[in-house]
Amino acid sequence: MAAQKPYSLEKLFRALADSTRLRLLNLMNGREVCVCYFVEILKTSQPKISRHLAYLRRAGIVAARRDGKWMHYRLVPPPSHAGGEILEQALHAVGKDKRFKADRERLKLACCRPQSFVSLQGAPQPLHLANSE
Amino acid sequence: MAAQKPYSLEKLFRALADSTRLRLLNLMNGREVCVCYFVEILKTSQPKISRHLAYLRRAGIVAARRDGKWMHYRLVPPPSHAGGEILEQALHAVGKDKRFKADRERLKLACCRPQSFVSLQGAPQPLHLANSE
DNA sequence: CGATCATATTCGCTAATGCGAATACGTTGA
DNA sequence: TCAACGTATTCGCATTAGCGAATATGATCG
Repeated sequence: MAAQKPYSLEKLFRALADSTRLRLLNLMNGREVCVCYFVEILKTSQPKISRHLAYLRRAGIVAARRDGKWMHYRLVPPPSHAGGEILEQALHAVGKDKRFKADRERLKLACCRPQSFVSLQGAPQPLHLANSE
Repeated sequence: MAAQKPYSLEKLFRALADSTRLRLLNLMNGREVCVCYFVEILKTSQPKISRHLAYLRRAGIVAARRDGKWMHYRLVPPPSHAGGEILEQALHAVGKDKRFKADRERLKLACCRPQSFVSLQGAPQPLHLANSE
């Protein structure tokens, strides 16, 4: 059992070191999001989305909730104080970027009019979280 | 030539996703440091240090200055505003960690008494930077 | 010049990562 | 119970990363 505690910030940064994962985290910032929305917004293959969500789950950054056929993902605060600060600040900074803002806009649009997206027929609405970062 | 601009934050996070590189950046935070100090403080092989410094150089996060036989490395502010915020905050959070603090303590010690470290005979003193992060 | 010192790079090698394609799983509803 | 749907996992492959060992480079000094 190799030491894992020290420098575990490294693990957090590795989780952030992928554009798909950054986009997923950006969309989850402040709300719980169904997988079907990720697929629609990112216009990426479903297995790819799912694999990256699994990565984030293993890294302890997100948690999943099953709701019938649908899976909802949300951020979970990192255990260490430093990790929490970094994640919060990183998502805040990322959120200012043009393309990430566009993703959030499209999510908002899809939530308001899911019927206008073929792939979102009957999809559940994302829940806004009380303790949003 | 694939698109590089968007999501280049990904590159920054990848640079931060290694404990050796985090320790190097932590030591460079606020001052310019000679490679020989890195080798002494981190107690790691010189090629390993040099390779990680090259990685950071390629990522545009640090710059090097030659001074005779010695090479000095320093942080350079990322081009994007978001990148700058993230790096600054990340180093700030990292600096609170026990082991990273210990690294900085040992650097301070080595700078005060380089003669007490066999490997630092005649090594140049690190320069403190005016615009420290 | 040649030796020496500080640093950089190259060379295998192994492990981790990311991807598309295919397939498996769990739930719902007929 | 079976089909359809949303999601997860596995497989095979190509790329990248990290390492120790060895070697190369560039500067200084005799």
